[in-house]
Amino acid sequence: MAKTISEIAEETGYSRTTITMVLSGRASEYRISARTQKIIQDYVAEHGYTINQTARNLKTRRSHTVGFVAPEIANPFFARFMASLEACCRAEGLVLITTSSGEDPALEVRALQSLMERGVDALVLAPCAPRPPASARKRGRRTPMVLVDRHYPGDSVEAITSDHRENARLLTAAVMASGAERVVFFCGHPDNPAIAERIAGFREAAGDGEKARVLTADDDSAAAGEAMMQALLADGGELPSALVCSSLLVLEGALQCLKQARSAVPPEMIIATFDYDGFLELLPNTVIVIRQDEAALARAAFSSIAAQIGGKPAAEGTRTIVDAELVRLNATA
Amino acid sequence: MAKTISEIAEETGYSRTTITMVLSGRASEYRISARTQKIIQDYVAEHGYTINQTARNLKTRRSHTVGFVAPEIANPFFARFMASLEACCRAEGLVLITTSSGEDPALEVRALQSLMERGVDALVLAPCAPRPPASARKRGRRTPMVLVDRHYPGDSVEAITSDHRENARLLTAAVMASGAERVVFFCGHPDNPAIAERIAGFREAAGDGEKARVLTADDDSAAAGEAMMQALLADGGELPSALVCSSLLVLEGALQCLKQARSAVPPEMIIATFDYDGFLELLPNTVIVIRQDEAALARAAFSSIAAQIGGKPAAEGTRTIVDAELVRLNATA
DNA sequence: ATGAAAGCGCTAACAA
DNA sequence: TTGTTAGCGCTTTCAT
Repeated sequence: MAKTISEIAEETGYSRTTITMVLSGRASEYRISARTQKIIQDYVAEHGYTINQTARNLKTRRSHTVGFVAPEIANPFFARFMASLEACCRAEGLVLITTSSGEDPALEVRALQSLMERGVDALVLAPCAPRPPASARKRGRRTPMVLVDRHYPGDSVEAITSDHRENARLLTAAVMASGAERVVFFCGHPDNPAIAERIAGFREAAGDGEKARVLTADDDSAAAGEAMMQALLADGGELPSALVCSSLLVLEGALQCLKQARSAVPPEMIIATFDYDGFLELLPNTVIVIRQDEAALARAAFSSIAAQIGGKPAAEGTRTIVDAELVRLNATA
Repeated sequence: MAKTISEIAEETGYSRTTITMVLSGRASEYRISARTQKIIQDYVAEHGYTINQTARNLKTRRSHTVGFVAPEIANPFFARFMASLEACCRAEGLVLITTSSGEDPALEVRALQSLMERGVDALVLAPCAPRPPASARKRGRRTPMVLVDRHYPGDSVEAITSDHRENARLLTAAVMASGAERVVFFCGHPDNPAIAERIAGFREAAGDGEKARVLTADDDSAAAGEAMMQALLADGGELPSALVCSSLLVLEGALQCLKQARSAVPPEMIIATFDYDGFLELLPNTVIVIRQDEAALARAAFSSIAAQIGGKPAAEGTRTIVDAELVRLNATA
């Protein structure tokens, strides 16, 4: 921690104020003489100085810090989102503090609590459970906050999400337009509102007859994908002509299971999923993907909290939709 | 922020000390009467209290915070490492603050600086450039630190890494044992010491004759993989019997390029790479992978900083090796 | 069993 | 042009 302002003041013979002013770059504003500035600069160049942000934060009640609580940072979607959000923050001199809840509501609460105790200027949350109504939360200056990706009905905080329902509808429609007759949708974690919306969208496009089945699992993982595929295979009968998955993890598990059971993924099966992975391009199958725009989501989330930090009253219950892209790989194959 | 300790003291009629004691769970230790405790507990239950960690940190000179600077958090290896490290931290009541440098040395310096200003108790760094020698850094109580994944020669800080050279040797040997005759190694970013070591290991196993070529690119990206594949194809001649890549991104780019050029990745080509991705299992090719143990790396890094925080003098220049796993996919295919 | 008081390092209004 | 001063909210030693 090198020297403190007091020490520098002591040792150069100037007052703390003077030192503060030149170190914070407001020397001219306070008309510190060039000579004084130089003396102080030189002293610092020699002895070093790292500001103690803790003390500064305590005094100014700003931490120049934004908290982000992700359900699972190992999920590439959130990793990319985090990278974009961090870039937004850095551009404004803010530091992003990322934490993950592991999809555990109790951990989510603890993470939020911990970030607030540390005085973050704003919070970005991808919730894994509905939050208690505002009235139940303790009063006091509430920290600016924005929800991303997921939105539980009734939450009054602004949410930035993709239109999961519409995207699922488009994806499913594209699958059917490619000639699929029997379509199966594998869903991890249907309690998650994003997933629930995807199911709704799937139903809109595919109907709910015999030829459009939805299988669900308790969580969003490769194991869940495997389990659903096993259930499907156990049913006997022929494979569907298209497989739609709610996430890359589920897809991965499902395809691995299929490969084990049938020695290969049938190349004529249409594969559809949310989120992009480069290796999908290598499959011989037609692959259709909804690719969310993590950078745009991050920008939207950031501009919301920036506005709130700037004093703009939070837009209660607003929901902002960010467009996603429908990508078709191997369309020519 | 609800109430402060002073306010609670004021409004309940007790002193700040008493409030502190019961709120920090040391009531019995200080023999606060049960009645007093109850009164205070009730008051807090009704009005709420969130401790101001900023003030606490300032006083105690501990932030219960660990900083992690990753080169690129969107890289799944670092994302998984971060998730594991966070779990270690949480178990000890520490909060992990993750930041990324984007492989930019200037950003790395800024990130470290910013974390130190914020008073993190320790730093975990995956460096993207050699750091200035300790003597050049400003004196003062140095923050406990550990390097991960990469280690620039001459750095005196403890490093936790895989044995990149040996792993590359094993990987290459496994490839050759599978019958590959002509082997090509695509490398992103050879300035990175981890990559340089991998090249050395490759050479050990494959020699440096005509049949063992190394191509390099300036960065670690899919674009780099594509460029190297294009260069290889432009050379004419037949494809190598095995392709080794320094990272998943490079592999992805290389294979996509190959697919474009030859309509498909030749299924008899052996593919080898570092780091695992579930979709690799779906390729018809024999795929051999070095799978690093992110959780073990995280545990080792954490135990090092925990020891340093606990006052153990840093083990100068120590290098700790964490075993990786050689995985062969589709060996039967 | 409880309280008083000093002070962590910094900022900023006000004085000089 | 520079200095004085009063805290920010908390912990902790020492009194009572």
